[in-house]
Amino acid sequence: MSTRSRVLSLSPDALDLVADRFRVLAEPQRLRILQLLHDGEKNVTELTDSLQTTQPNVSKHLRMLQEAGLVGRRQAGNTVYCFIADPTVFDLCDLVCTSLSERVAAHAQLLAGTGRKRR
Amino acid sequence: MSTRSRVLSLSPDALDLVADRFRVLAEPQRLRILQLLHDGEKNVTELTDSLQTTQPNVSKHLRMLQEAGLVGRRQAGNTVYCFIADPTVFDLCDLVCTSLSERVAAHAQLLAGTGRKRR
DNA sequence: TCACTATATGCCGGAGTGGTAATATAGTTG
DNA sequence: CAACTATATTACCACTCCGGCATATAGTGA
Repeated sequence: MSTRSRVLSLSPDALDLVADRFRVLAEPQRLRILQLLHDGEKNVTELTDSLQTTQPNVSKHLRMLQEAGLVGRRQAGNTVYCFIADPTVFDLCDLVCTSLSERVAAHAQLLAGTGRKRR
Repeated sequence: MSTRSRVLSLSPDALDLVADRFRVLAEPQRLRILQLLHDGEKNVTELTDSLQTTQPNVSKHLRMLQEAGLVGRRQAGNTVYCFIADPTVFDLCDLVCTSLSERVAAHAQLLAGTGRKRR
């Protein structure tokens, strides 16, 4: 049961959920937030300082990440600490990274003319 | 070099590329196309028949998938056959599927009350 | 209570995108 | 050449979403 992909049997409704998750990750700022949270939990102000944007913007991104179940929250007094709730997001990003870098490498091969042309 | 995620060291520009790839996958119709292509190459008309939409719509989705390097094309006479060019997309989808199903299972636990309440 | 801080929410303008219809292009066949 | 098929492109509308601003809410401390 390992070679056959799980996606193949998904209904259209289930595909919507998968697409939703991808959409949450389709934003550089949100990926930055996930990067920052990998080191450990951070509050909204710290995230706002790291990303160079406004605090409401960060709050909005965090909301989407939380609703997607990717990020959790812990409130201590006045400040809200956020943390990674689903570490598989890093696996996702790594897969994309390797895929992208291989793609770039293949292009470089073509440009350099070192690759054997197939057609 | 296996435990540390590759994403952590990505520059903002590189994150844009990662986000772009996620955005390509953030569309149910495109996921459907990838599903259909998993069985083997199909032409645009066949895809249009399977997805219940218009042919220009399919062409546009295919264009994005091709520009992202996820789908390739082979032209035979008048018809264009499309195929999976980057099988890692299925790994991506599978990761999301498992993550989502675990999330759903956790929610079911809470609703069923079988999980020990934490607060 | 008031002032202060931390975070969330609502509104708006601009950019991007999915869907569709109409049209254009390319290839095939006669 | 004309007629037909397969695919791509364009124009347009509706919708979503990101960003910033202003404001609201909540918690703290005096």
